[in-house]
Amino acid sequence: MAHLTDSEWKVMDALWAGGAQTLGEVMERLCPETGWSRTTVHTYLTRMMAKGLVEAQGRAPRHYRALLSREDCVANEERALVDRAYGGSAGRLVAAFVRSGALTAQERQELKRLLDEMEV
Amino acid sequence: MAHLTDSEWKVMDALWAGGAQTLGEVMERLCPETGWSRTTVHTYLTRMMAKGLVEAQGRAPRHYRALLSREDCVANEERALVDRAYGGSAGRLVAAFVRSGALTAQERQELKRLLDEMEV
DNA sequence: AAAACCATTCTACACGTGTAGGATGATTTT
DNA sequence: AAAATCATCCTACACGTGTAGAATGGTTTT
Repeated sequence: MAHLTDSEWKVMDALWAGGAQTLGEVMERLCPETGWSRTTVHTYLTRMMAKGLVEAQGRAPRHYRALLSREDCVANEERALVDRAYGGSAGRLVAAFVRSGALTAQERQELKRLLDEMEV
Repeated sequence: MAHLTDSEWKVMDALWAGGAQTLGEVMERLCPETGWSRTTVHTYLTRMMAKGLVEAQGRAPRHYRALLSREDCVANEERALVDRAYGGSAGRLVAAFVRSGALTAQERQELKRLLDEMEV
């Protein structure tokens, strides 16, 4: 699976947030944030259909929906990052994050608890 | 800072691996893996100079070097991922990785130890 | 059914990226 | 210094992406 562009993420986010939707509904979610014109949104949807990211159903006002789950797309990005930056080791990525101080004390507490649970 | 493309990552990796290098040296690191022609590598270096990613020093056979550290580039990707997928919370990303089972039991052990040390 | 509105299609254009050939300039080797 | 080699520059082209106008087709409302 190839990377999504920033714009494609925005479109997918709108689709994930609302399930199968018409163009107008997608626009309601998307355009306040992006300011894109109707045709721009439509162009993205069309191109993303050609890539197998999106599908349209029905005839008249078609309903567009995402063909990939958010989880899959996120996992894909994660894999790319882990491969690129941590030689494929998720453990190293996690350790780097924790060491970097990006977690609050509370998050570290919760993480410890989570790890304790998992030892069972 | 904008995202690096896959190709740009490969070039940067070669530069990070060898410090300031001539085109030939960059090619030695890069081309066995990529199969790129000399001009292709040169084009990347030139375009990356225009973007402020790379700098060339000296006159005759110039020496190219990365202007961004690997750490900065990795941090940039990490931030993008955390923002996109975890609402900006690194804690959530880490928790998701741990829960997903992407870490070995040993890595989880080490992580716990790391967290213990950090509580001090 | 006319008007108004929404959706879809077609077309377009500038800029970025992947990829490299040919020409020319610099350096090293014989 | 000629030859061989390496480096740099210029040019090129196809495809992707960001962005959207104009035209046309469908649906709803009056």
